[in-house]
Parts: sequence; C-alpha cells; structure tokens
Amino acid sequence: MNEKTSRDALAVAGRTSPTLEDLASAAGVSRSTASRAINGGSKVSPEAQAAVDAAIVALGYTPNRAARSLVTRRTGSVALVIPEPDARVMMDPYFAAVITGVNEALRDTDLQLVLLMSRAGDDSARTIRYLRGGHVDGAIVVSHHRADDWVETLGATGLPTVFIGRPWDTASGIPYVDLDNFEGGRLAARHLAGIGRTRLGSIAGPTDMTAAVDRLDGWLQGLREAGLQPGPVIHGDFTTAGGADAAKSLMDGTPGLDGVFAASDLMALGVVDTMRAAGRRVPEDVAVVGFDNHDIQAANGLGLTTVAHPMVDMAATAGRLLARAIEEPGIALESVIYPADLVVRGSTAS
Amino acid sequence: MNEKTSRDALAVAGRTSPTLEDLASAAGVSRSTASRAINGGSKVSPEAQAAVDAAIVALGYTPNRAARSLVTRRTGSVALVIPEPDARVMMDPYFAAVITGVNEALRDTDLQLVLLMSRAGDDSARTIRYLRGGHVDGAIVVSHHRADDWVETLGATGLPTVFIGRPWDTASGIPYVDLDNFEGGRLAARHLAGIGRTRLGSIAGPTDMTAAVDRLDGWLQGLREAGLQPGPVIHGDFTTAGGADAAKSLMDGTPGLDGVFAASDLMALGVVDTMRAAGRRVPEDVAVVGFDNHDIQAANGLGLTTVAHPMVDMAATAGRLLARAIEEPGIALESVIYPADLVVRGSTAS
DNA sequence: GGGTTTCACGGGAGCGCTCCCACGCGGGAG
DNA sequence: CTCCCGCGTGGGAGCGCTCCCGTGAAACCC
Repeated sequence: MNEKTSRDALAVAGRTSPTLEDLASAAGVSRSTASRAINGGSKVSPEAQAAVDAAIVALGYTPNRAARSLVTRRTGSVALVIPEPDARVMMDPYFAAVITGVNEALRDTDLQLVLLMSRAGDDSARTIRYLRGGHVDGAIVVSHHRADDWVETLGATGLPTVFIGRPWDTASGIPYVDLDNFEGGRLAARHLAGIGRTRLGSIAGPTDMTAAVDRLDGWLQGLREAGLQPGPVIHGDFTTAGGADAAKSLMDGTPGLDGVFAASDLMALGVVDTMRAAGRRVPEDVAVVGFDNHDIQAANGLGLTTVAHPMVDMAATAGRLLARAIEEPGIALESVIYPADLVVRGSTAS
Repeated sequence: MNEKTSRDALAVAGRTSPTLEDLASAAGVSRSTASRAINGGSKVSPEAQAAVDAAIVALGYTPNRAARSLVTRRTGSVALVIPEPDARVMMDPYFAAVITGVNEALRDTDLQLVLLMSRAGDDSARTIRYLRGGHVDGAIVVSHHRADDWVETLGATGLPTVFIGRPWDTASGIPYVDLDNFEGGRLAARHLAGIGRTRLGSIAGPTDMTAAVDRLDGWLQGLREAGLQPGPVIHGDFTTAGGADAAKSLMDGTPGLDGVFAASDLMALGVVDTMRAAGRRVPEDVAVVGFDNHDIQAANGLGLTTVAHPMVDMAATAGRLLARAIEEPGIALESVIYPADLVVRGSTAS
C-alpha cells in the first residue's frame, strides 16, 4: 500500500491527478455511476448526477483518455493528412484555410486534430502505418496529386475518411468535399464571352490535380457553348510567378488576346501585373478572370473577377462529415459538391 | 470464450489487430521479452530480438498506443497552441512556417503534433483543461499577444513547454525561441543612416506583441547611435493594407521623408506601393527596409532590403527543444535567440 | 396480493501494455 | 566443489477506464 502510493507519486512527479475512483468516492457513489454520469447520464438519478458534477469541479477531474481509449477503441482524435509538406506547399493559403475550417468543425465535437504531413516515399509508408495503427478515429485527406495512393490504402483500412477535393479514384466510394470546378471554368468562359471578348486564353493548373483538370474542361466547354475558338492553354503551378510567366507566353503566342482565365487568383495576379508591365490595360485591353476569390485578389488595387471557392467552409463540411461518420459507424456519406459562383469585379468591367 | 471473441470481432468491425501477446507467441517468446525487444532491447538475446523483429513484420504489429500510454503516462503527442485562430490570423504565413518547422523537428521523433487553436474566453479554458488533462506530453505555444495568460497557466501545470517568440512574462523561466528583434531594428536604422538617409520614419507592429516592441526599441536605439532624430512612428497591424495606410500618414506628416523601416515585409510592400502611387521613387526618393525576409518581398519586382527571420528553422528549434525536455524530464532548457541579419536589396540601393 | 417489469446502482472483468520481481542457468571466485 | 553474481527470461500485477451483469427496491400489471 505504502509502496504503491509512493510509486504513484513518483510516476507523476509529485502530483497525481484524480482517477474515476477518487471522483466516485468524493461524490459518494460507485465508479460505475460516476462513469455513467460523465458519459451522458442515462440511468443516473438527478442526485447522483449532481453529486458527480460537483465532485468533478471540486477535484478538477479529467478523464484519462488513454484508459478510455483502451476499452472503447476510440481515440478522440482525427488526422489531417497533408501530402508533400515542403515549405512551399504549406505556404499556400489553401492549407491554412483547410486547417481553419476543419478545426472549426471539430470545435463542436470533442475530437482533436492531429496533423500528419508526409512526404512521398518512406514517410508516406510511416503515415499509413500510423493511420492503420488505430491511433486516430478517422482521417481527412487533402487530395492533391494523382500519384497519391491514399485512396486505395485508406479504403482498405476501413478507417472513416473524407477527402477534400475530389480524388482521382472515386470508384472506392470514399466521400469528398469539392467545388464544382467544371462549372466554375464554364462560368468564366461564359462571362468573358458575355462581355464580348473573343480571343481568349487560359492558364490552367497542373494536370495531375483534378481541380485543375475540371476547371479547364469547364472552360473549354464554356467556350464551345459560346461558339468561340478554344484558344491557347498554358499550364501553370498556381503561383503568382507561374502566372506571370504563362501570361508572357500567352501574349507572345496570341497577339489579339483580349481575355484570360487563370485557374487561381495568384496566377491571375501575375497575369495582371505582366499585362500592365507590357502596356496592356486591364480590363480595357485584356479582361482577366481568376479562381478562388482569395483575399489577395484586391492586391493591385483592381478588383479581380473570380470564381468563389469557400475553402474554409468546405473544410468545415469535411470535418462535419467525418465527425458524423465516426459518430455513426457504417453510415454511408454523400459527397458534397459546392456550386460555383462567379464574383464580377473590375478586372472584367464593361 | 466464444462470447469474448465475438465481442472483440464486433468492436473492431471484423478485424482485430494483433496484440503483444499474439506477437510474443508468434515469435516463441514471452510477452515481457517481446516488449523488451520492441522498446530498445537491452537484456534481450540476439535470437529473441530477431524472432520478435520477424514476427512484427509478419503480423504487421503496431503497439496499441492507448495501452502503452496508460502505463507509461506518456502520450506520444505534443500540442501546438495557436491563440486566436480566426481565419485572418491563420492566413498569416507565419503560422504556416511554424507548423512546417515544428513538424520537421518532430519527424525525427515519434511524437505527433496535435493542433490546438483557441479563441479567447471559454475556448481558452477548454484548451487549458486539455493541456492539464495529460493528453499531451508537452506544448509549443505561439506567443502572441500580451493578454494571453498561457505563461502562468502552463508554468503551473509543469507540462514541458516552449514558446515561439518571447512571451511577455519571462520570469517563469519557460524557454522560448526568438529572433533578436531589437538588433534587427537597430540594423535597419544603422543601414538607412549608413546610406545617408536622415529623415526616417517607422511603421511598427502592434504594441501588445514583444516582437513589435523590440523591433521598435532597436530602431530607436539605432537612430540615437547614428545621431538622428527619432522620427515619426506609426503602429500598423503587420498587413500590406495596414502598411499602405501607415505610409500615407507618414508622407503627410513628414514631407522630406527619405527612409522608412516597416516591421514586416507585408507592411513594407504596402509602403512601396503607396510611395510609388504617390510619385515617390523607391529607393531614390525613399529607401525602404522590411522585416522577415518573406518570399513575397520580391512581389513588386523590386528586391526588398529586410531583416532575415528564419521562421521555419526557429520553429524546428522549438520542436527539438521540446522533444528534449520530454526525453529528459527536469532538464533546464535554455532559450534560443537567433541573431538578426540584414539582407540588402534594391529597395535601399545606394 | 403476488408476480413481473423497471430503474438506479455496484462489483467484477478485462482492454493491451509496461514494469517489477522471481527464477533458472552458466561461469568465475573462494 | 560450493557460493554467488549476472544475465536472459517469464509471470503477475496493475495503469484508469467502460461494459456487462447481478442485486435490491420501487413501480406496475392483472
């Protein structure tokens, strides 16, 4: 008895936190009743409930998550998997938005967010081991490049999973949250055509991302519907610098260019700067449409016409979907596609 | 026996992962020996070690973290506490850098990063409860505003903690990682004075952040040393828009202004744009020094002279410090102050 | 009224792991 | 040869919790 006490004291460096047993005896009930009172007190008398509640406050009791996990086989945490976390990628405001949104959704639950960033290769194997190891109750995967094999891997584990951004392989039926990128591209084309622009070029995103491909497909479809030529397409990397480079190519290759659709606002910003530097007026000579409705769109003093992409909301939706999948195991989740919405501003005025 | 098996199977939805006991019997050793082999095999014969290693691979064994935590009282995860997580703050590349850096450091350990974002008020109480509840082995706190009471709170829990950015209250002795912000401000002043600028203004950061205050103090000290007048000081919010606004005030208030120190690159960018829009040439009429050496500094085609602020490295250092504090409990950690370094570019040419 | 159901509660078992301790066995010292 | 020490090993206990089941008392039905 004495030994036990001293060992305990030593193990936690002098202060041991109260256990459920302590709580129960302080409240004058049994361990079982205390447990019931804590976990949504059905079958608990009001008096017992009150006594336990009081004791919780008095003792500053916090359940031991490890002990609880051990028996419930639930960890109370979910993973946010971000492939390829080099600094450049992390700087992308996209991830900030994702983290913000997911966190927002999880705030209402008692789930905690564990960040899992994994590079390609070995590290990815490590991440997968972690996910399979039952350390988390579910995962949100920021779908990115075609090469990722997360879909099949996670599908095989049976771990509740939600993708942000449509994964390449949707056959597995894993739910995802995405924007209607196709429609977004189509809206851009229709808008530019609608204001009378006819010689249109596009700066698309990387071909290994579904969002980029969908936006481009929608764009081309929109042009077709408007009876316009497809026009030149250059693939950029979603960055401002990439957009600037692509804009130069576009100008060189297409003299009478009067409208550009860039698949991200950052690229659109590069386009505007480049055009202006080359003496073209925006929107008079060249109208520019971006994508994302990023805060930075107003950076050059000109409002940027763009397709809204409520990333924080979308990430929050993903978080809620996952929370539900964890709450009700076996439930079939529906993917959520946000409708695309064009925000018209100065860069395509008149 | 039958009941037990079926319950287990049900609990994990048809597939139960192997336990240490399974591992041991597969390897032909006892549970104890298997455990020893896994956790750094002292007192384990080479044969036993090999047998266990082989069985791990064969069974795809992963230790149950909950069970381990229960007895070791270590959770294998650390918290990254980010106060005030509204979207605007998260968009700050600073946090992206912090996350990247911390993750980088933790990659070498088997610690996982749990993200804890807490708003002021109730939420902060919840976060503190979480930290006190023994759910993590340590915490990294992104020190931000004066109002935060993390220092005292965490100091009281005895939880290993490292701050990123010097906290207001250093009396508690909690270690932190920071840049020598004072010296950074001083370098800016000396540099501008050195290239012959004499009518200098500054755009400082919020007064409730140590970094902002230190940079300003250093700046003023540098001016004094150079025998220059202190000049006007305007407090901005570290954003580009804030920098632009402040620049207007500076111009209005100080006609002959020929040099500006902005306490962040984003603000410096706003300054440059505003100056140019007002017809002032940079650097000829007005030289501008920023702070952070942010990637975006080249955005307007002009290289920005700035004080380097290796945020990713610093965050990684914080991560390593924390890992060490967890590894060797009771060890006294030293704070790490990165020296300030001025990067001279076009915005202060000649 | 007896029998049955309902309800709140308490005790026991066990989740998978680590740690302590006891055990056997070989080799060096006396 | 005996004693002892150290090394590798195995079993037992227990970490704090949840869940199952048994118990007694109150409430209900016919």
